[in-house]
Amino acid sequence: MLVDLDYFYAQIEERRNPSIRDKPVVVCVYSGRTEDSGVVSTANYIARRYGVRSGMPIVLAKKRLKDVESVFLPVDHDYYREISDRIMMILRGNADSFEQVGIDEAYLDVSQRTGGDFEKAAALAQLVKSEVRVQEGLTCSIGVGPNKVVAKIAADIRKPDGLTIVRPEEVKGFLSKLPVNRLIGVGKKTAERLEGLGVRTIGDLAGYDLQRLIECFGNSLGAYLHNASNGIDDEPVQERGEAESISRIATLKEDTLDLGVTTQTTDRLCQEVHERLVQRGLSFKSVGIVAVMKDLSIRTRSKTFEGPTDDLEVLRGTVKELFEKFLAESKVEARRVGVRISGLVKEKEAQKRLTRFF
DNA sequence: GTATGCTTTCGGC
DNA sequence: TTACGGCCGAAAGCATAC
Repeated sequence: MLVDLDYFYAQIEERRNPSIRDKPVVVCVYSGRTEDSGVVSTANYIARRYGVRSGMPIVLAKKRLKDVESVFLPVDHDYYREISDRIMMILRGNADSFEQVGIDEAYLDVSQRTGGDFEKAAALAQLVKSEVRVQEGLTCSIGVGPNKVVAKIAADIRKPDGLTIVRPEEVKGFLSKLPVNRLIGVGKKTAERLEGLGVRTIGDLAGYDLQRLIECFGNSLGAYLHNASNGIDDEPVQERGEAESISRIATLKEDTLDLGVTTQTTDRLCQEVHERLVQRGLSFKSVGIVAVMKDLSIRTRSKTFEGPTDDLEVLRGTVKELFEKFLAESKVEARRVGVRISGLVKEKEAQKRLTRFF
């Protein structure tokens, strides 16, 4: 089953201050550039009725809500993380195996403890919803199905506070009428390309020739589209380890092509990334930079070392070098700049021995 | 031909 | 009319090694 916590950030804010429950609540990421620059992270369902959506500029959300008393709040990520961690413990306790996806979603494999009986699984889903509601005062929506793809789509059918069960014999009928964009991995771009092939629903996709799909979308996505649309998915529910990369990005006060200006910001970002690296006792092998340009296009550059290091000055220096090269050849100004490290390894001791040797 | 590793882009939340 | 975050993993595309 897939458990999805409803409009998570905004619901937490409603719980923290119940007096806002009957108003539109919009949780925002303020970029700090101007008073209201930034985007909507999550909105409650009242705000959604006015057309407010995740990823929408805050200014636009305010426009949609100009005639109604509403509440705009900044994200409080550490607080949401605490609550998420507690809820994930509850969920984990109800699963044979468990896989958290993001801060507000998790897959629970319950086939062992239910013996594959969907009636038992439905009862377990009700129990999970009630535990989350009683212990944390929050609602969630759950989808139950024979695999992850079906469970995920099922969870989206009825929300908030929904529960949708799709038994194996119901899968085909359940999927066939839904639009292709309900499948994970099918965003705007893939949906448009499919539309061009005359494929609008998952049923259309299920009946489409596999070889043609592979020609159009490559081996991986082609095979996935074919299998998923037919309700076939063997992906195991698997515990996810720690993140494989650490990154920070920030919006500049003004768009620029000046290395001195970007370095002021990236030096700080390097320090924060490095702090998280040290906390986890790791070293990194690759350094990447990302720039979001004035026109919102995204550019990245990266460099990989021969061996791992945990040196902040190496990180700062590499980031500066990468930006120096990048900015020199760039025509548009940068709006946001970021730093990412990857190739993370637990190799502090081995590395120290090596550097001493040379 | 196949495996592996690196750089960049895409897209989910 | 425009407006615009901050993460993360997956995979495409390419080069090189075997």
